[in-house]
Amino acid sequence: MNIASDTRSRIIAAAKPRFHARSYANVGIQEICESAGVQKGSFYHFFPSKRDLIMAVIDEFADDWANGFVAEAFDPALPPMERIDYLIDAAYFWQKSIKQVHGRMLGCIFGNLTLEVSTQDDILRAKLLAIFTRAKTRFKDTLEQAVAGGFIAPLDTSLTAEAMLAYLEGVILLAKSQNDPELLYRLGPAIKTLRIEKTGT
Amino acid sequence: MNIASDTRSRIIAAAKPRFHARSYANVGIQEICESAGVQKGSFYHFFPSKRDLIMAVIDEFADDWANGFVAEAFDPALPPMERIDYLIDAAYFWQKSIKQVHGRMLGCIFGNLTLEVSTQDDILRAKLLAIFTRAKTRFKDTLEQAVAGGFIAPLDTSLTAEAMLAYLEGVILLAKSQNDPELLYRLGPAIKTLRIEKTGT
DNA sequence: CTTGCATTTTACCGGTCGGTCAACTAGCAT
DNA sequence: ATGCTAGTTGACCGACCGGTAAAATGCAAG
Repeated sequence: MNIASDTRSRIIAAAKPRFHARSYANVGIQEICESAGVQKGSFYHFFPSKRDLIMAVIDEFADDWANGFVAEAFDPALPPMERIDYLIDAAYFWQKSIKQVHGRMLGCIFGNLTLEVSTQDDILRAKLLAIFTRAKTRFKDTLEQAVAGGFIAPLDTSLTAEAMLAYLEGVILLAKSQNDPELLYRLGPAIKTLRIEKTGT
Repeated sequence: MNIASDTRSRIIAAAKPRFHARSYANVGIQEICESAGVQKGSFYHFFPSKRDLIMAVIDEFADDWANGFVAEAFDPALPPMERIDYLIDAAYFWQKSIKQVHGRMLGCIFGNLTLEVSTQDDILRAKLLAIFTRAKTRFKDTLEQAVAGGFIAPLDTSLTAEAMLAYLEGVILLAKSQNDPELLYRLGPAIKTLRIEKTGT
């Protein structure tokens, strides 16, 4: 309740880069505590379990993402389809800068965690799903405005938005397998070629 | 050297579904040994390390995949673009049947492992990368034949093949986050809308 | 029958895992 | 001053981790 419970945020700050760079199972509480200069008992004062920590970490990443270049990319002032270009660009530069600092492409922590834990923990899966759903909505809104403004031919905005999100995650996955963010640069722009037509009567 | 070293294959058979359903870090040697009815010392007679086991498991999955419906899908007798439809269909039905049996969408083990280990183990990453590269080549060959046969307009077959592979992995990832293979059915066919134009003179 | 090798068994290693507990400290309100 | 509470400490839990070593088997070739 004092200056923002320093300990708690130091724990999260120590956990974030580790979970991003490795995996949920491979990062232990002990290591996090040591790096944060916190005792284990103190850790469990703030987080009932490891799962609660990763939840908090996911939330922080989601906030970073939403308030960072995603907010810029989905700027209503930009023509709709340019926002998508902007987002791809931003993802590319982000991964590239991480690689420069860290030596490796770390990819998307939401994708990473999804494939690792979603068969083992439905609560975590639900949390990650909610984040993807929000991201999809961003795409969908953008597509709707693009259609309304006559920038693109009408299509199923909901499904196409989902397809675009899937494509982005897939490109990041493949880039990670090559440890090379440049793949994002080469494949990214093709996201705009994805189209799912409206079905219906 | 006798009847195909029963023990070794029983270990792999026990390991496969576990690594597919959970994660590399979350499945222990001990559990695999118990399930295979093998002593730990015996395990280490056949596999120098856990990493060697996962390598063998990856190889077996790759074989299953290559000799299973992928071989059917990329049947040269089919019109090129239909092969891609066929592949998506096959992936859909496969994930669906797994979910019926197992209760969960397990996704693609190559994608799962890539996101989990590729920042931590370059040898595993290289192995997984090789599998993706082979898959990409299948797409590329198919696209080349589609272009040659006039089924589609010319494009950059190499990049488009990579984009298609990325899209497939991304759709599987998103489907796993929803624990719902139906997403593959809805989004899969849009893979054919992906296009990356040839650059250059 | 014996040698030699592949295989298997069993016990064991140090280390780490996520998590618990009781004692203690500090600050604040009554 | 007292009591309450949030926070902290450090020792501890049983279970499991990946991996090792040595002795005991089974079996086949000489």
